[in-house]
Amino acid sequence: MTEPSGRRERKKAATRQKIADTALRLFLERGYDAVGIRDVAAEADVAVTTVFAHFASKEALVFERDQDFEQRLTRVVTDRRPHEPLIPALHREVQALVRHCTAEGSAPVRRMIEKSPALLEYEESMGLRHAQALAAALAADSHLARSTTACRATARFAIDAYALACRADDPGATVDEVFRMIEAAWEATAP
Amino acid sequence: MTEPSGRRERKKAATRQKIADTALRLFLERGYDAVGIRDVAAEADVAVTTVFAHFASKEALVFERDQDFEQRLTRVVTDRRPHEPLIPALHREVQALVRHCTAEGSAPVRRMIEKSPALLEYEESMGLRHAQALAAALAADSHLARSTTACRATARFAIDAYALACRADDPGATVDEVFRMIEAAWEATAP
DNA sequence: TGCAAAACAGTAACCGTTAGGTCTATCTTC
DNA sequence: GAAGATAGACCTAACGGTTACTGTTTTGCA
Repeated sequence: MTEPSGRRERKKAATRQKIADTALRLFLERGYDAVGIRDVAAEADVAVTTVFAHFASKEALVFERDQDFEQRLTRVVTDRRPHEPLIPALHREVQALVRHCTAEGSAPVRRMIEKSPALLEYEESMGLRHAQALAAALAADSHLARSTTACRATARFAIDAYALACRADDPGATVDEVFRMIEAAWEATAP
Repeated sequence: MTEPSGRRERKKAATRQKIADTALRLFLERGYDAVGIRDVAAEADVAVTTVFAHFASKEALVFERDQDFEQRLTRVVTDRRPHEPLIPALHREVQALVRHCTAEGSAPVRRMIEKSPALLEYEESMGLRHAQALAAALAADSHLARSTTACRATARFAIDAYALACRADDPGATVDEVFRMIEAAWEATAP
């Protein structure tokens, strides 16, 4: 007995996971719109208020795994070796993120997202938040020496690449093509 | 009497305008979140269902004037003289749209939008629809001869320029700077 | 052991939004 | 003009996501 006393956190995480798993299962079984929050709560055997204690909205239940998305993007910038060129590093990371979201097992989830306007909108608004975080990371990197506007634009362009690729026929080629454009755009802002 | 018989349309338009005006006034007076649809309907002396017969959502009440936004963007492409370069034309139009939305009288509305996450999200999702329309117009222009991906990316970049400029300290300069990047990105896709 | 805080439960309500059915002014056609 | 046909608006009731409020249980810590 007497585990190192993280019981609370473990139980909380377990509850959260149970809710997320139950929700995704029900959504895939019956369709996103056909499943209500009350259904999810009942099936996961928790109160409705508990669901919203863990997730800010119904849509957030679907994108539970993308918490670290933002962190991965900003770390590309902050953890980069000095003098390592920015755009190729960003290109690689976006490529990886796109592969992750168009992977084999993700297909049913993607199909569900693309059938629901609410989920598509939520995904894009997530992207915007990520773009803001990325823009802040770019602006904070003194090696880059670019204007705030250039940083913000580049961040949004990178998210555009991700969003376009996730919906494209050939995601990998789409990322490559858009990043050729981003590379040129970035070069055009050199001081 | 007996106007050329468009009474129905005139009355409908009048109702729509009355709702939009009342809503915007109440929103500005008391704050967007503090005013409910039922308040708007009561003050405009119409039924709640009538509000939703004219506007698809509460947020749409705020952006009533931006119906032609999309049309102006696509017309830049379709109504352009043959051989007139694309990017400068797009640049001019976005500059005009930004001026329109950061004009003197629009300041209180802009402040209200920027205080409400719901309105910001709605504005961005409007932008996405416009980007898709613009992308379609670009792809349809055989003079341009660019890939679908290049068209889609450029369309999103142009909307990014608009969105960034509306929130920037110096909107005009922001549009100019981002369009220098877009010009370079576009050139990089030349066949 | 006892206490404060955190997590969860239960209920009821708020608010945007929609479905259902009705009424009435306007348009069309004769 | 009169007789439908129809669009526009009304009202009521509800649905579904979300939150406030109020307890109750569990956990961590002194």
